[in-house]
Amino acid sequence: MRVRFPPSPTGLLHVGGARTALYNWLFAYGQAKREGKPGQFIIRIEDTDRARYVPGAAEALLDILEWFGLTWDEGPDKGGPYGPYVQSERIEIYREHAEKLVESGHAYPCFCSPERLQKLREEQQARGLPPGYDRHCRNLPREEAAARVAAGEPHVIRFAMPREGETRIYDLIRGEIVFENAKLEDLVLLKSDGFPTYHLANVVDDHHMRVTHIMRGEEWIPTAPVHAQLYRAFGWEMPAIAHMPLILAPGGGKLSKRHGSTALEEFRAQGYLPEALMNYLALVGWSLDGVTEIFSKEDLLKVWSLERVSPSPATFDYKKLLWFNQYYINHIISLDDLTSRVVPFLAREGLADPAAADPSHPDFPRIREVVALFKDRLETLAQAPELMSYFLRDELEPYDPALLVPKKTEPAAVLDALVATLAILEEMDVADEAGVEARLRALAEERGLKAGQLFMPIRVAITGRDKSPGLFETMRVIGNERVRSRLAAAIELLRERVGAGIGSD
RNA sequence: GCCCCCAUAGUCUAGUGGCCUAGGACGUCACCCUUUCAAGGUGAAGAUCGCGGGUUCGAAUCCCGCUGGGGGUACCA
Repeated sequence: MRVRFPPSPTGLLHVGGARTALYNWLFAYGQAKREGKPGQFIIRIEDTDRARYVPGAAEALLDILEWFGLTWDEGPDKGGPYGPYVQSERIEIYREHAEKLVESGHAYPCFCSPERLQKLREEQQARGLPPGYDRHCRNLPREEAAARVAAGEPHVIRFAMPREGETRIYDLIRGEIVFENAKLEDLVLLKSDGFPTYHLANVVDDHHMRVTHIMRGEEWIPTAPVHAQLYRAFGWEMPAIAHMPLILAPGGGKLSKRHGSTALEEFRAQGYLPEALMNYLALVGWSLDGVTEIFSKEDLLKVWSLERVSPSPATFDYKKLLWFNQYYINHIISLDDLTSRVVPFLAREGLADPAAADPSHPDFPRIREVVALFKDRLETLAQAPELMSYFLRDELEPYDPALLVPKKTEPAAVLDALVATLAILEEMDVADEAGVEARLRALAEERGLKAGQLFMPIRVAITGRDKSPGLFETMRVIGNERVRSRLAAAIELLRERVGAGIGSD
């Protein structure tokens, strides 16, 4: 079984496209192989729209697909027996095929100008008629049409759709869909610039590339009957076809920047793990049993099947994606792996050497120690620099001294307690977590403070924040020297406030 | 307007005629744990299975209509 993913290099890869690619990939490498059939996945670049072409987009598409975790047998970067896999390099093939259809009477040259078509549409709309080409040139005598083409008159090639009867499409996930031919249009097959439209190129390529199953987005359903008629006109067997449900934006309608990120590149930059994204995306429109939620790529290959893809559109849920990401960080990937993945994000903020992503790098163990404290606190990799900066820099960022004094606590009492804490820590090694904890709990008791009333000021003093990992592990990782100097600095800050008579509140 | 697709809680879904007093997950709320934040644990609220007709002894599950949502209607894919 051969499937394909044919992106158009007009921009970044969307989550919808990514899911379609994933499902095709799972069909070829999972389901097909389980059924004992060979499965191949091919990538084809559909760059037939010169106006929307974005240089570099094709390369970016392949790059992000690889990041996502997909692989392919044939494609523009690796060739294959049915190449080239870039449509702009196949124009000659499309032209020949269009000519064949003209000869067999299945297509015809159309000389209508864009202006005439525009006017036609406006008139139809004004009169409340369905807009569409009026098949003006379909009735031109063949000799006249041929002569005008020979004379070099600008034209397109249109498909001559049957005017009567109906076309039935058997969609693998929706069943039979019936279209009345009379309601379908004579679509353009070859544009006046000589490039094919999607309809021609797609059909010709799928046939010549031996594609057996077409799995594409639901937005293509309306053109499926035209494609079916094209296969018939060529005398080819049409591949099996399935239309994947659309992924909608939270408010309804198409997913767009307005709602948040939509491109895989954005999720990558925000520190989403490809594994988490794949797991989430697999579950938008597909489920195994309604209960199992965590699927590795290998799991999906074992259990995913087209039959269980839902026909109904789904809303993209950013919160659930975030949950998956956090779950993978917290519970699925190893500490070493997480450390390696976090380093590039730290490096971007100057908090680590980019080379430290390698476990053999001398900085790796130190960074891993910090990352360990955040393994169940990180939602995305991109949060790492902000969360971990006070471990990785010697200097603390300036903080509000008011944070040092918890509610319902006297600033003077806090000051005394911190002075005592510093005295204690000058005698102890923070590596002795349990010992430090026992000693400081005793101190709190001596001073008549609740543990939190002592621990929070210490936390703020050594981190500059009122949120951090456990206090004693935090001290251990920050180290004796920095803990002491930060405590001393906090004491100075507090002295100023107490001296100025500023109370807590 | 016309054509087409879809329809179980805010969201993703399980369910294919009786096992459903509709299951799971995200989110929300509460409690437990607790030095903060997380993670973890326990529990709760939340669905007249879009509405109305049928079919059937029996329907979330089958049929029809309606409504709602979505897609298409380009020399874009």
